[in-house]
Amino acid sequence: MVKIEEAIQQKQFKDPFNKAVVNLLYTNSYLVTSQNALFKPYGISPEQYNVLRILRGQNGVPTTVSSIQDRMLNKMSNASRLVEKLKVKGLVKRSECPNDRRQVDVLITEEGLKVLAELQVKVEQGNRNFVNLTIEEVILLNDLLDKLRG
Amino acid sequence: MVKIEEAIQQKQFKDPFNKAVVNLLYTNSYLVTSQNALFKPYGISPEQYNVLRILRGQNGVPTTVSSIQDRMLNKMSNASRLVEKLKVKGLVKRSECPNDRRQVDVLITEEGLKVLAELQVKVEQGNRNFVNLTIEEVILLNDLLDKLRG
DNA sequence: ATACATTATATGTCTATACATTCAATAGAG
DNA sequence: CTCTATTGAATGTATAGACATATAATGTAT
Repeated sequence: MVKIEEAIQQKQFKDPFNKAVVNLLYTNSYLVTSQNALFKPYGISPEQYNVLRILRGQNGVPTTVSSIQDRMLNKMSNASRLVEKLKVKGLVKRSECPNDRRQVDVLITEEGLKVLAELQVKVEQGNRNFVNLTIEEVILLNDLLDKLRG
Repeated sequence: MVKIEEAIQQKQFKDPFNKAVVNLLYTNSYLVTSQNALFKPYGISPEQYNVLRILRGQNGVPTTVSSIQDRMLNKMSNASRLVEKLKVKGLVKRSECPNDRRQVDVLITEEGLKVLAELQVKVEQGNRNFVNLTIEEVILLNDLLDKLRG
């Protein structure tokens, strides 16, 4: 086990709270790097994958761009541009919302569902491997993270 | 406490391991967004702050770009360009390394030390506030994260 | 000493985050 | 209905992450 102090060669931290922030940023980087290797062969980024998952969760009901935004892991990201990228790849369809012409209905395509299903198997297996904890530890970790954001 | 399921409106996860990965990515976004608000008034990004901290840790001994890279929170980042940004702001100095002219010695300036000291007070206080855990919980979290990366 | 491999850094390009601004459509007040 | 405010989406711009490639300096084999 490589402690955060060794990993980034920092001898000490102000307090365990500041250490935890650095540890979370560093662990995030570890996870993102690990996940990127999985996504690379598919030409889809983790963020685009996440948008596809959100759309599939709708079970065929179209979703607006702002609704996607609300459900993204990174609220500060840009759903509009991610949807555009996915549209170019033929994985989603975009159409003007009839009730409110400001809004845009986004729907995952058959091709999008196919790509998502294939990717999901790899990602879910990968994620299990990246997290080197017991089931008890990982449940505890989830509780701590939920509380942390308090 | 807002559980991750509510936060991103996802009803369930494949297993606690996959939930933990999503929870970590989401919590990272929460922390980065919180920190950005602190950094904004100083015109320095969290990544640039981190490079300044690494340089100060050298206590006046110059550091090469690759050594900075190794100690960054995000190993895939680009130390060369971050150093260039800091140089433009007058916070670091760059000079050719005499022993090996491929290398570049990087040194934090007086101005860099001053800005860093000022920022650090805010960041350390902020980090304590962002992490809504008891001291026992935060120590446990650090242990879990170190083990997770296994 | 020359040729070739390796190393340190810089640069190019694409994607995404962060955040401000624009623009069209709609809602609401009078 | 008209004027104004608000909303939803798109766009502009800067910074950074991801990764390939370029360039120069150094090391090494012959």
